[in-house]
Amino acid sequence: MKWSPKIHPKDHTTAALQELEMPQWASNEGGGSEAASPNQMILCYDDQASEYFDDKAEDADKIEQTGDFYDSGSGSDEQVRRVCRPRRTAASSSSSGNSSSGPGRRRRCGVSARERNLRRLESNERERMRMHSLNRAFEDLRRVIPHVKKDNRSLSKIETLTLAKNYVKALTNAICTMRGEVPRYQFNSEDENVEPVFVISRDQEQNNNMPSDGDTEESVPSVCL
DNA sequence: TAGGCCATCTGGTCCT
DNA sequence: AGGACCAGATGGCCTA
Repeated sequence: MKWSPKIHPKDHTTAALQELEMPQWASNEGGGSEAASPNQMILCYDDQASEYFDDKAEDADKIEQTGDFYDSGSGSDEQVRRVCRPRRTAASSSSSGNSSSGPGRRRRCGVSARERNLRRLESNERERMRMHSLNRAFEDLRRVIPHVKKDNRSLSKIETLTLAKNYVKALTNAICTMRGEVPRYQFNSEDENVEPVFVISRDQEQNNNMPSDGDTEESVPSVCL
């Protein structure tokens, strides 16, 4: 696969969590995401991130005052700076009328900067897991959509979705035709310039990335973008 | 080097 | 209250 998993410079959460002094409540309630995490690979990531978070812990008072997570410039390394880059400002104009902390972002009462930091790291972890599961779903979808690989690379996400949509349409039309009905869908230029093309050749079908491990899929017509 | 695609971080919003 | 979901921002990698 083209976009193989890689050690992302920002993927520092696990190491940072290890560096952080874990509160009791976190180890008891945090629950779910310990083992078999894809982030195990980041354990070998350099320790700049942990240095950063140690700095953050020391700068807890500063964070408390600003309410921000961002680096205040203490990091001298580019990777450190990337971790704590400034964020968009549009959020401040968001229409969350029930903000409990006035014109800034919401602030929990009685929650220390360290605890907020930890919650953010846990939230990042959950978001990563969510995106990983989403990517697994994309991968499953790619496997069940017969297609001809372009340049020996896998389908992008948008290609996968577009192809899936057209495949469903094409199969629906095929069913309609078999029933002697009028095909339900038309593929025209307005339909994102994509038209499904049935691949008749058996050889071509074998070029598709169809599952080869005895899956239940029968030979099905292929569609192209 | 520009553009496409991606992973990740982040804060807001919604839902349970 | 906390987790899920979402979208914006950002930087890395790859290719034309």
